[in-house]
Parts: sequence; structure tokens; C-alpha cells
Amino acid sequence: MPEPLSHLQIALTSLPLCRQLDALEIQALLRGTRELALRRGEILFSKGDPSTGFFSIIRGQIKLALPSQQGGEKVLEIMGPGQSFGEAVMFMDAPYPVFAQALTEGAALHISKSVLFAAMARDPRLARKMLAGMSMRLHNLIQDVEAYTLQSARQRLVAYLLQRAGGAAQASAEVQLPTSKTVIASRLNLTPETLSRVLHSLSEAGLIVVRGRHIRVPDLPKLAAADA
Amino acid sequence: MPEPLSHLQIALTSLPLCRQLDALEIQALLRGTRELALRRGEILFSKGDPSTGFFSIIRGQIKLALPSQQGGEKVLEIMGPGQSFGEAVMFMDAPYPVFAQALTEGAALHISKSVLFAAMARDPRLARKMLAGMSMRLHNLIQDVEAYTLQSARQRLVAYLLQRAGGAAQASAEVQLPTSKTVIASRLNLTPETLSRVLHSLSEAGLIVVRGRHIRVPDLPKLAAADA
DNA sequence: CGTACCTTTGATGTGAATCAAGAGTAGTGG
DNA sequence: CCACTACTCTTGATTCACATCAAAGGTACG
Repeated sequence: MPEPLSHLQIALTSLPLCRQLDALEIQALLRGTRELALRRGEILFSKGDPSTGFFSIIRGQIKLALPSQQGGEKVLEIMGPGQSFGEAVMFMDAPYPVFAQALTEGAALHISKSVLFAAMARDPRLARKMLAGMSMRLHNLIQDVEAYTLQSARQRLVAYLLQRAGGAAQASAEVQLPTSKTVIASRLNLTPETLSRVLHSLSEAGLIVVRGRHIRVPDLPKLAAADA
Repeated sequence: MPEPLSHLQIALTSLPLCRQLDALEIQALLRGTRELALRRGEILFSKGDPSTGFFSIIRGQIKLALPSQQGGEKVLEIMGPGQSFGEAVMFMDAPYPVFAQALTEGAALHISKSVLFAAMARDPRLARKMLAGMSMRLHNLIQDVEAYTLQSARQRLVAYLLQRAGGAAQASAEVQLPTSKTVIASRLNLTPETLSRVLHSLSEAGLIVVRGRHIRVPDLPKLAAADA
């Protein structure tokens, strides 16, 4: 007689990484999985901490960021439900190169390294999934480097808006910023002041309509063409 | 009676990826491996090209770079013998996000995707090696992002010199730049003019002695402490 | 309903890019 | 071997995009 599925088990099963995994493997992973309740502002790990596994977000938002010497920080990524992070660090003996902090209340899973490694040894599909995920990560990072080094503040913001709108395929779009403009600014490697000014300038040009965290883009192709 | 080892086979066997692989697997990979002779300036692949496998350098140097709209470019990486690249792109259906160009005469291996994937299905250690390699790549890219977004031109150059010197563990060091200052400048996201000026300024401060591509660092800890 | 943080707006500062020109330095071919 | 051509590197003057500093609303939440 099967036990009822725990919500933990359901959460684990719905991970992209675990798709196609049979129930037995899920059970094995479950033994290395803990659930974490997240309070706003809570630090999941600091830069320099050793890795004991990877995380997957169930509810809420988490940022990955680099501390700067003057107490500031540079946000690398803003992540939401279903996304996972910390995989790469498991495969090296190096500590975390970034820190992770909850932007909101929420919940996350922590899957232990040893249990995952054991599962990977049994099921080669897991390794393949892992490789696919890390390739995506690498690809996105390269795009970020491209943006930081080759594009202006305005171009970075436009690219960000277009990406959030799901490309310039549609005629128009409504974009909802995932978090505060201060955090978005850091993600785009801008100061809040500069973000505000660029937003204003795009507004004046009639390319976007801003109301708080909600942005209307009446003409996506026009916005995309706004800067070559 | 065993055939004599081809130089191709020797090159393949000495790859970090192939260490611990038995002779049979090497043989299998060999069937998907081609050797390329590289002329200076030759393009191995362009941004946007589809991936058919990955590369490993035997002799010479290769740069990975992003094209910029005004005909310029941003160098992401300068690689030498023993290093490989293009692994991550194989695991996605996306085209190359960068282009690869030979900086010097040389030779490289191209290992086909299909043959590698088949080998990975047979030997789980290959996948593990791949994951380890890509983790390193990811880690290095994050350090680059950190440098680009959080550090000044001077700090980036100092960090680069220290890295080339193998950390600040020794008292002094002789650093040989791997290629022209123009390319190094791009790698550090600087203009050649700025690199020249920063080099000059460090020179004046007595922290380094420059002669062409050769740089003497009389006091590594002092150089490391030069900018907080 | 007040306190703390976000966001905007303006004035000013600055690090590095750009523009411009000259001085090596190195490959090429006569 | 030398002259020719083409980079590469340096040095100086100027410009510019964005940061910094400063201060005044807004907004949200305890």
C-alpha cells in the first residue's frame, strides 16, 4: 500500500531535472532533500561558503549577487519558482563565488550533493540534464558579459524589456518588473538614478509607458529599433 | 598485434577529458576526431554557426570573442595548447554565441558531437568530467563579470598580472603576456590606449618593469596591495 | 501614522573612450 | 640586407556616458 505523496515529493518530482526519473530514484533523492522556509532578506549562503548541495525555488524570489568592497553589491540573477541554482559549485572544490538572498518570503528545496551524485552514477540521464542546464547558464552569462561590455545603459534596459516581453514578435506588450527598480538597476549594472533617467527618456520618446513596476510597450518592434 | 599509435591518438589520449578512459573508448572517439591545421587569423567558427562538436588546441593560440556592431570585437578568452572549447554549445540547440579565431599558426582537434554523446552514454565518467570542466568555465566567467562590473581598469590589470604570476604567493615574478597588448586590452575590456597608460602608471609607481611583452614584478604582495 | 526605504530630479565630477599623431617593431619582397 | 609597408604601441588633448552627491517627494508597511 503506497504512502500518500508528501508535498515535498511533489515539489521534487516537478523539477525539470527530475522529469523522466522513475519513482525509485525520486525516493532516493528525497532522502537528501530538505525544505527551507525563507524570510525576506534571509541569506541562503554567503560568498566563500562551501557547497553541500543545490537549491530549487518553490515560492518567492531569490537573488544571486556579488558583494563589492564598499558594502554595495552587484546582482547577477533574479530567480523565481521552478528555477534552481548552485549546481555548478558542487562539481568543484571551490566555495560559492556569489551569495544568495531571498527577495521575498518563500520556500526552497535543498538537495544534498552526495545523494545527487549517487543518483547520477545510477542514471546517466541525470548527468545529461545537468549538462543541459549548465550549458544554458553559461550561455546566459555570456549574453550578460556581451551586454555589460558592448552595450550602453539604454541598450541594456531595452534588451531587458524585450526579453521580459518575450522577444519583439508581438506588436505590443505589458511588462511587469519582477522586483524593485533598485535591484533591477543592479542586475543591469546601473545605478538607480541612471535607470530612472533612462526609463524617463524612453517614456518621453513615447516608446514605453511606466506606472510603478508596470511598463506598457505599445510598439515592441519600434522599441527594438530604438537603438542599433 | 597492436597498430602503432597515431599522433592523433596520442593527442586525444592526453586530453584531460579522456584521462582514465580505456583504449576502446579512445578508439571510438578517434573515429569522430579530425585534425585541423590553423593559419594565423583563421576563423574556426563564427557567431551564429551551428555546433557539430568541440575543439581542443594542440599547438598555437586561439581567441574566443564577441563581434561588436561597429566592426570591433570583445575578446572573452585567450587559449593555448591543451585547452578545449565549444563543449557547452553542443548541449543546446542554440548556435555559437561567440566566434573563434586563431591568433597564431597551430593545430587543433575537432571531436564530433555524435561520437562524444555515444561515448558519454557508455561511460558515466565522461559526463562527470564534462560537468567539472563546465563548472570551471562558469566559475571563471563569473569572476570576469565581477571584474568588469566591480573593478577599475587598474584593478583588472593587476588581477590579471597576479593571476598570470600564479597568485601572490611568491615574492616576485616574471610575467610573459601571451599575445599582443591590443588583444590583452580587449580581454580586460579596455582600449589599447588605456592599457598602455595603466601599464605606464604601474611602472612609474615602481610596481612593475615592462619590456615589450615581458613584465617583471619585483614585489608581488606590494602589487596585490596596490589597490584595495 | 510614522518611519524607513524606494524613486525621481538636478548639479557636479570623473574614469575611461575617442580622436589625433607620432614612434617603435616586425614581417615582406626586391 | 635593406627598404617598404603595416601593425603595434605610446603619448597628449578632448569628450562623454555614467557615477556620485544632494535633496525632495512617494510608497509601503509595521
